[in-house]
Amino acid sequence: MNSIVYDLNSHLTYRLARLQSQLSAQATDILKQHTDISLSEWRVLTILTDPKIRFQKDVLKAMGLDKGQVSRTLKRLSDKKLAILSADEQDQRNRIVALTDDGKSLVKKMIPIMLARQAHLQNGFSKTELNSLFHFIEMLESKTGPIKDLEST
Amino acid sequence: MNSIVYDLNSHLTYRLARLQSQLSAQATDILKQHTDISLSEWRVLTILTDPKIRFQKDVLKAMGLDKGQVSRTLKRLSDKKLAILSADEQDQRNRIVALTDDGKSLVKKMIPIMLARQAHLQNGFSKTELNSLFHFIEMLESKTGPIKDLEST
DNA sequence: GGCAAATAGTTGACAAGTCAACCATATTAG
DNA sequence: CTAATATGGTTGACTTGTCAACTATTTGCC
Repeated sequence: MNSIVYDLNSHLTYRLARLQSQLSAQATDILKQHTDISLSEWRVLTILTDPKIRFQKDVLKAMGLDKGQVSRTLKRLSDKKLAILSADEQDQRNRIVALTDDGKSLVKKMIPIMLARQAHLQNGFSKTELNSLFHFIEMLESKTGPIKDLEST
Repeated sequence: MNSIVYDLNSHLTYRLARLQSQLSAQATDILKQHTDISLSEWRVLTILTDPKIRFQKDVLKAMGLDKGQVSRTLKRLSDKKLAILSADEQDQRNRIVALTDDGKSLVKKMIPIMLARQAHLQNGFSKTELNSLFHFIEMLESKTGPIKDLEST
């Protein structure tokens, strides 16, 4: 009796957390082998390839990251001459963000590598399975808000 | 031309990362509403309910966390009187870890809440779907090691 | 027995993520 | 016009995560 064993391994959120930390370590390693940018820097760089992204606020919305995190990441990218930040004459609050040529060529160089990794990870999954996996992720994401009535057990 | 748009949203790893950060924020919120422990403290507490876990090293193996992180988390739990650390006379290197009564009752109090959350998240998934989701997670986890031949594109 | 290697844990340094206060500029409502 | 509000961004403080160096035991080998 008194056996309050709580099996973490059968918990979806715990398993996802563990998976995620392994995946991000893997991505970080790959980036380190080829460049000197971090994973979050890489993600911002790739966002910047989208022509719809013109201002810093667009990066923010597209990625759902923290304001401050975006601000500092862009600053680092700018220090590394991979991105350039400039003022918007129309609205002085906005900062225009863009890849430099260096930034573009780094992205171009890394894309095949990162795509190969995605392919490696998805290898063994059928098209249908992948679709349902994405579907699961969406379902879960839709439930990540605050929860009411948790204690009405 | 020159359109190197790289759609992050279709990337499994990016989607998982985003999902994960939302899930862990949700868990942290729930814990904060009821206790003053962090998510990693909660995870260690639950691990300690397993009678097979006797030493600090067992926690380490069971969770795949960083050594230092485990060491500090246990120290915090011990400061909060939720866990107790003691010496192993047989092998002085080992630290015996166990829940205190306070720790046990905290876990007992929180388990229904955390289980209700898992249920909330899994709501809408059939048994079969859940199984395949766990299967996907396992498949992916088996591919999180170093990758050879990434550049042979 | 004594020395190298392995194991368990601690600690410090540093990177990344989170939160909130703050500043500057624009918008809007009276 | 101007005062309140909203928006975009920066910064500092704090927490969490990651890595590596280090100490203390124990084990295994000669």
